[in-house]
Amino acid sequence: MENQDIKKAGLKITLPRVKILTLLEKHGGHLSAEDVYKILLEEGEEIGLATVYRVLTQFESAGLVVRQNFESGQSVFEIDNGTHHDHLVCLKCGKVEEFLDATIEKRQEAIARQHGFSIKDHALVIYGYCNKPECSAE
Amino acid sequence: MENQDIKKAGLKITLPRVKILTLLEKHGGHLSAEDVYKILLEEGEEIGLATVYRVLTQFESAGLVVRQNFESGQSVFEIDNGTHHDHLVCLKCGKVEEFLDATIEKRQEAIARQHGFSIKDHALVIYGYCNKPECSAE
DNA sequence: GATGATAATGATAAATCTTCTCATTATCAT
DNA sequence: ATGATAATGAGAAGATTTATCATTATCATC
Ligand SMILES: [Zn+2]
Ligand SMILES: [Zn+2]
Ligand SMILES: [Zn+2]
Ligand SMILES: [Zn+2]
Repeated sequence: MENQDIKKAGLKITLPRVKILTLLEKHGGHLSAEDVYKILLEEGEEIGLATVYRVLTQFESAGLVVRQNFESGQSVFEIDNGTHHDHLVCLKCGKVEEFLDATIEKRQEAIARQHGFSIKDHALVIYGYCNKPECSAE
Repeated sequence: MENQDIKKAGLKITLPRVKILTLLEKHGGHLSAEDVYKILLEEGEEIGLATVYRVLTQFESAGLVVRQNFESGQSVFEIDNGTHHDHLVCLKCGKVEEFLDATIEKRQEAIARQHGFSIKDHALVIYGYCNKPECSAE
């Protein structure tokens, strides 16, 4: 029940917040603020773009969603299900796939240690062309 | 000699291009377009911000520089010396360190293959706090 | 259920980063 | 030196995101 998640985050349960969180949960994908705004408008919801940006940032701070900065220029958001993962992005169709590699995760810790960094976060994005016919032909 | 690099890229040798490439070479760091613009102005050069953006993009296409998209929001550029590397970024002071880990590079190839992606590029950025006293205290 | 303190919303303006436009200027092959 | 062509730079415009603020909604308390 997403309403409890919103309340736990110290935020009041409002229609925009419930709508945005529900959309992210049911969609499952990696959506930009503009995506969320447009989808909600298409579904007949009345919502302001500023609210979408504001709420997504609040959800990020509250740990409900994770922000990803792909090289597209705009941030995309996904539900934070607690398990970190990294991304593969198709440069042609924009498809996003997720992966988690224990070896890479471990090596990063070691590298940070070697450089005297206390690691806080990381972002690994592999760009390429997916195996769809219209994409694989480079 | 950077003039030859510019010529090889099919670009005319102009003052702005030489100034920008020289600056990136002597500075060595990871500079945003705005950084480059400000530094050149401080050095007394007459240059337009649009030119800096234009030239950096051309240099990127020509393989003279590499663009990095850290989560700061603005792209930063560095000379492409031919050897790929990834980055550690201090969230406090902005210090950037570079690393290259053969294990991670190899694993990425395998992951892309598993997912049917033909890998074109990747970006790995580790965010944390460096070991400077004013940064290490989280 | 009504009240009111407080927080949230949404329209709009503004900030930020980047690209586009176009008249002027510079480059370079001849 | 000349001229075709490319490059520059000032400013407008585009794209994404954040700030402002009057209006509205939430929710603890009555
Ligand atoms: Zn694809
Ligand atoms: Zn994801
Ligand atoms: Zn630091
Ligand atoms: Zn670097």
